[in-house]
Formats: sequence, structure tokens, C-alpha cells
Amino acid sequence: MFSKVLISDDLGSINQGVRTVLDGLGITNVTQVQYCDDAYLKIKRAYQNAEPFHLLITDLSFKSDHRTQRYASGEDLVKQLKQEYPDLKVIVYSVEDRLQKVRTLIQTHKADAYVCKGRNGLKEIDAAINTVYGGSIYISQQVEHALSSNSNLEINDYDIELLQQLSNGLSQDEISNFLKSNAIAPSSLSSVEKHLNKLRIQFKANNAIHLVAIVKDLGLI
Amino acid sequence: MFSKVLISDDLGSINQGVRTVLDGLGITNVTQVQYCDDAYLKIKRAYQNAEPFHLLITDLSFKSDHRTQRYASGEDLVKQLKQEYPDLKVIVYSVEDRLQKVRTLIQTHKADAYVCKGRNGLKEIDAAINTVYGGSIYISQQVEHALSSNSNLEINDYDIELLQQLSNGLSQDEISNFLKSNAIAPSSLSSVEKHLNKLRIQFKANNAIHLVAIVKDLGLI
DNA sequence: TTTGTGATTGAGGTTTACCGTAATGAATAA
DNA sequence: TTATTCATTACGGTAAACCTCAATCACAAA
Repeated sequence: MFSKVLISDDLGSINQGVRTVLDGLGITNVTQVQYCDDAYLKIKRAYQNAEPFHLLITDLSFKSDHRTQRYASGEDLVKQLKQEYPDLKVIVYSVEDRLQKVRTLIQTHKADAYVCKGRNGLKEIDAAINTVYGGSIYISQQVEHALSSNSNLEINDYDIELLQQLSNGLSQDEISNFLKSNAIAPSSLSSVEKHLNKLRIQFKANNAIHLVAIVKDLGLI
Repeated sequence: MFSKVLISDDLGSINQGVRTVLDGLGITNVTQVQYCDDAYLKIKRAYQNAEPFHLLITDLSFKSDHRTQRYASGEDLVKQLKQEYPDLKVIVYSVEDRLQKVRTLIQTHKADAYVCKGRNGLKEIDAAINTVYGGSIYISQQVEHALSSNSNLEINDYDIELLQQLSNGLSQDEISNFLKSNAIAPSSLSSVEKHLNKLRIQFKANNAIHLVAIVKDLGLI
């Protein structure tokens, strides 16, 4: 079983609950932090001292306060850590249940588990730790279909960029100019229209307003 | 000090943290539930048995699962309880930091405290309990300006309805017809235009799309 | 009553979004 | 090379959004 674990969550009370689970698994070398930057520094230092952490359990959203942070979210933290220390196992523990988030964390950033905070959150943390220790991926039941291939949304970064700019108040013409000045192709007004039209159909939106409302609810932007 | 307290929060680990604070205050008669309906029933029953709870500490958002609930959110619960039992003190303990939410809870539903979950959440819970026991209102620093009069947004239900329908994909013409068929005045296309224009200026939005994106981020809809 | 104020409604013209169609360009296979 | 395919771009027409001005209505103060 893991012997050295770091918990990162800005709410102290949740840390406490996870720690109880770790106790039950006989893991006593547990450190907890309330800021992403602290998590990064502790992991880096432990690695340099040849006493690396084996497992990180982290939240995704951290309240910002007076302390300016290099890593503002758990996602940034996971992304960086998994690049630097691929051997470090990472369990994401979040209330966020957007499929897109799960997909990105697991597939792109290579997190080892995604556990949704909920009534059974601590039980799932227990299961996740065991699964991840066995070298497998663990994903909470309520979001496990995030990785099934049929839920393939085929939304790429270009589409996200369009939606982002649209929600920022740019007209389609302005978006076209924005793309041109940023050397992003395709950039013509016609292409912007066409892509947004495709997205409207895909999300069954009546118009651009509806589209932005839908993708915002989905957490895509 | 309060002697009988109910904690309502779907995440068991948070309950545990709050319970620790209550212990520190010498409050030992503490009950905790993970569903709003359970909270309501326990308070009702305790009242009928002439052993009422003095304080409720509740979250706002509860994950829905297989159990169908009469009160889906902490807001519904608070609204109902404060109508039935005005003497019951209520502390809201939520990650939600939208000013509109705070305003509604305190001013409309008459909650006694609003504490934001965060790094200092448990310390604030401690302070809130003492303040509420003294008969005053407690509000977390980060949202205390929610009640200051200058942050008067002057957004009414009619405006919310417009924004809601707009985000549902209705055109302004369709919204006008919707208002007519629901006997909501004013209902003319011109009035819909004018009100939405006012909202655009108020929220510094470039267009209707931008407006919906902004109010969605603010949590107004 | 009259007057004034503000909200509502109506009508106009301009801009943007929306939608179909067609031309252009790039890449691939015959 | 010539076709074929697909994405990009361009263009034109209709609908909706956007904006201004003026008329109407409701209501309260004088």
C-alpha cells in the first residue's frame, strides 16, 4: 500500500475526512496542504530529498485569497505534476461532475482516479486508493460514462475558442478579425458562421444565445 | 449557548468538521443528517415532542440521488423552516458566494447567518454561532457587502424571467408572445427590447449573448 | 381638473445573425 | 494527369437584433 500521501484541499474539514480513510488503510505518513502551490513545493522537495510522495489526493477548485498562486486550480497542479513526476499517482476528489472535466483530467493530464465528492465520497476514496495502488484507473460511477467512446462530442479547441469569444461579447465579425490577428485558421466570417452553425445543431440550440447558455451549463467554457 | 443543534450537509466529512467546532463550544447534543427532508422531519418531530432544536447549520446544494426529496436545496429547506418555526436559528454554510444568494437567504428567507466554506470556514462557524446566539446576524467578510445598499442591483423577477427565457433560446419576439400568453405585463416586443437593453447597459454587455454569459456567471439564472 | 412624469407601445431604419448556394483551394485516389 | 472529396471562402437574401424617435397610457402631484 502507499506509505506517503499528500492531501490538497482548501477546506480543512474535508482533509480531515480523507485522513480518516487513510488511517483505516494503515497509512500514517500523511501531509495536508490548503494551497496548490504548497502541494507542488512539498512534492518537489520530497522528490529532491529522495523521499517522494507516492500519492496525491487533490481537489479541483480552490478559493482564491490574498496569497497569489502559481497554480490556481487543481487541474493546473495535476497537469504540471504529471509531466514532471509521471510515477506520482494522483486521485482527483471534486464536487465537479462535468464529463468534459473528467475526460480532460484522465485522458489528457493522466490522473489516476476521479472521485466525486458526495454522500459516499469517502467510501469511494477508499476504493479509489486500492484501485490506483493496483495500477488501474478509478472513476466514480456517476461519471464513469465520461470515457465511453459513444459519448464522443467531437468538440475541439477551435470550437471552444469560438464559444469562448462568443460568450465574451464579440460579434461573429469581430471573432473573425480576432482569429486573423491571432493567426488562427480558419478565420473568415463565413467559416465562423459555419462552425457555430455546426455547434448549434450539435447542441440542439435555437440560436447563439441558447448555444452559449447550454455550453456554459455543460461547463465547456 | 445553544444546547441542541442539527447539522445538515450531504458530505459527511464536513459534518465532522462542524461537529468538532460544536464540541469546542461545549455543545454535545448534536444530530447530523445528509438530506434536507431528513432535516425537516427531525426538526418537526423534535418540536412536536417539545424538545425543539435551537440551531440548524445547513449547506445549500445537495447532490440528488435515488431518494426523491421534497426539499431539493438548502434554500427550500430554510424558507419552509423559517416560516413554520421563526424561533429556530439558521446558519447557512455554503461554498456559494453569489451576493444574490446571500441577499435572498438573509433578507427574504430570514436566515441568521451566512458563512462561506473556505480555508477559515470552521473559524467563521465558531464566530457565527456566537453572534447568532447573541441575537445578531453573521455574514462572512467576503460577502458582507451583499447587504450594503449601494450594491443595489435593482434586478427584479421580471428581469430574471426575461433572462431566463432568453437563455432558453427564445427570440425576443417569442418572449413577447410568451409574456402575453402568461399574462405578464409589459409584454410588447418593444418593452422586451427596452428591458433587455437596460440590462445590457447595467451589466456592461456588448450584446444579448454576452449578457446571458455574464448573468450565468453571476448565478442570477 | 390639469400637469407632469415615467412606463409602455409602436414604427422607422441600420446592423448583425442566419441560411443557402456557389466558387476556390488543398489533398488524395484513379 | 484528371477526378473526387472536403474544408474554406465568398456572396446574397431573409430574419432577427439593435437603436432612435414619437405616441400613448397610467398615475400622482399641483
